Amino acid sequence: MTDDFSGLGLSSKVTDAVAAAGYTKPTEIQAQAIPHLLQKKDLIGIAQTGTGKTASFVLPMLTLLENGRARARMPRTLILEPTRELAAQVSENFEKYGKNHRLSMALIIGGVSFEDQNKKLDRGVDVLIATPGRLLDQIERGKIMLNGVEILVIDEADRMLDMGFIDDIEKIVNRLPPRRQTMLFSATMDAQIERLTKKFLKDPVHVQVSRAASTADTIDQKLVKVSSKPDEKRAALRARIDASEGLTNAIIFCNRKRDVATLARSLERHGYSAGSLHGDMDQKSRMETLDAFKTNKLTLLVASDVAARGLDIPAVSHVFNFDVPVHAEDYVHRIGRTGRAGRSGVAYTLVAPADGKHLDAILKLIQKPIDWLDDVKTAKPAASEEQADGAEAKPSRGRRGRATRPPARAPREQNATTERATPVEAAAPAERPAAERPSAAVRSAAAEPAAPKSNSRQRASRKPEQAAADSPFGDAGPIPAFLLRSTRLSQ
DNA sequence: AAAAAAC
Repeated sequence: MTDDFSGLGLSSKVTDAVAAAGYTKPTEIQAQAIPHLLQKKDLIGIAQTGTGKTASFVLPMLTLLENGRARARMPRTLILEPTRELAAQVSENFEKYGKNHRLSMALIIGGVSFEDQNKKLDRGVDVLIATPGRLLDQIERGKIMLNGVEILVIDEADRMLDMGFIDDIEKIVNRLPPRRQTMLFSATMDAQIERLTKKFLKDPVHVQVSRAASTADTIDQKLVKVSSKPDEKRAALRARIDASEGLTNAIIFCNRKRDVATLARSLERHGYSAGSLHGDMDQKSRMETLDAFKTNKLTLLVASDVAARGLDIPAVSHVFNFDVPVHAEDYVHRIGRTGRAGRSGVAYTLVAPADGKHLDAILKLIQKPIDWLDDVKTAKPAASEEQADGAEAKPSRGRRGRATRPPARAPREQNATTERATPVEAAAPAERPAAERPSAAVRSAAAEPAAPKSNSRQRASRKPEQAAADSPFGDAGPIPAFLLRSTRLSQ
């Protein structure tokens, strides 16, 4: 294995762009996969988010694409993604690492107008990144012919199967020439994926970098007992948020889309900086919310499982499962949004009495116990600096200038009582100060180091250093201003 | 028992 990019066989245009992006060392999957891919071998990559998976195919593709030219409506390469956000993310990678190339690219996803997509397709594209539905639509309209595709990437294959895309994928792949290079990536490997690879790949190289269904040791996982009553559950969540040390930003997962909207609104009413993300929202709002979250204009992202996998959101400090996921694998993917790239992260899961069965399935899957927060011995987040207990017992007031609500609870030990904390909202949740309070936020972060409370509304305190220090390259990278521009994708 | 993806 090489330990820098120069030994992998990538072209200088690519290695220059990689260097310009600030990366020097390939990740494990990159080091393993890239040499094979440059040899035009088929490849199965078993890797989870955060391993640099995306760059492991983008970089060699860029090198391979340097020979040849695109013809109208006949893309040279095709990348299939399960969600629109993932597709957009991959296109960002092509922009970043392809900046020394003159390659054209089109993003073919639903929810955006056909017009720009069509213009680009007519001119011919080297790289086509698509979600299955819109791609098939465009194929049927005669806008795309796939018989010139040299390279096919099926990304997040397990999720594609989960989402019932298998028929669509088959229809699409059947339109590709048999002589091509195919790569398939999946977080897990099971019989179904195996069957898929037999069907679509020829003599593939296997590359695996992390065990499936494992949870990173860098994630501090905790269970929190809660009532099943919605308002009490929401109060318990707020108490958890307030009690979380070092919370810079967090994703809060709900099982249902309508709960996403409800919870986000509730949090906002209580003065938190929260936005929502789920598949029923129009594409523009989805992209705007995601961008606001990535650029730290939004601290809390309430989301459905659309955000559970693959999404490139660097350095989420906390994940909250407002609901226990019904499918155990979703738990692994959700909490995998934190503790990435060797950093520490915290994942809280709120567990109502009826959730026992699903919880058992999760414990069985991840093969290790998760502590309950009640347990005094383990209740303190291990990920943050061990403070003396005295510091922790400090009252939480004063963390912001003009508080919109009273302290969440009495200044006693913060375990056991919190999840039962009945709503304390003091009847004035609606008085939202019009403007933000960045100064207060900064103050709370900088001048009150002893206060255990993190400020959920803080925004200004973190930024460049996070973006840079994160991401060993690959799935996590500097922030894209790009998602807002849904149409202008080729360079 | 949920979400995602085409118009």
